[in-house]
Amino acid sequence: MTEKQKNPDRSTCPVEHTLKAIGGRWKVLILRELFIEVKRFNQLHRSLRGVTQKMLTQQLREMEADGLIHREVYPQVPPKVEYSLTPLGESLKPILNAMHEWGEHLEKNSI
Amino acid sequence: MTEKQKNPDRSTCPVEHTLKAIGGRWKVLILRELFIEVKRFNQLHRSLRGVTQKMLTQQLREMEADGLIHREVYPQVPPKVEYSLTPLGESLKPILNAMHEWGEHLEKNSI
DNA sequence: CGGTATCCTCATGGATACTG
DNA sequence: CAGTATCCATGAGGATACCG
Repeated sequence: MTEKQKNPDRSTCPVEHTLKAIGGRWKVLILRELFIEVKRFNQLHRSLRGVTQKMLTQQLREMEADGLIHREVYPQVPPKVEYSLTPLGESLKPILNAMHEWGEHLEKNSI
Repeated sequence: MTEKQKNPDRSTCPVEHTLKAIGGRWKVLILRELFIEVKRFNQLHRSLRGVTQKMLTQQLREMEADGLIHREVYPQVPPKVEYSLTPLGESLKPILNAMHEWGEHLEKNSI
């Protein structure tokens, strides 16, 4: 996972790994954007209103380290960086979809 | 959801609701215990090594408020309280299973 | 354009003690 | 047995400014 593991027993259940991988404040939103299409940094920045550059960079780096997304740098001026999903990232799609459905169905009944 | 919503735009995506509902430090572990069988407070406390009473109570209350679990109090001395899954809680099972699989398959390849 | 570098806040979660 | 009540550490996340 991204980093530290202070508690040795923190790695109890695989579900928790998954949760860590997508649990960041912006990660599912980033994934949603990248499910649609490959996007550049500023495209993401504009789509995810409210995110700061620092947070966007941070979450992108963590997801890259976890193997969810691919970062393609085009060596040109001005810089161009494209973010896309790896197969592992793509493989989250059904799970995210299921969570989406569950969340919607939650809104209707309670809240 | 459990409570406050400082950011009005925090409720952007249903996936985030789902994440909030199961994202607590102990929630998926509690769910895992209750998938097995109905359990009493101290049973949960013993199963989830490391959790404090305060945290266990807190997470249980939030999950109850979100309609995931049912709290049955038997009016007797000493007290007896049983926690079980609601249908809504049960409906998380396929999602949690999918997250479990994904997490395992993650461990094998990376980390 | 696509980032770093600092600094700071505050909610999440934990330790400990007490109770009906 | 099944909780409250306090107090406290920490780190995730945010505001702001600057850079190659």
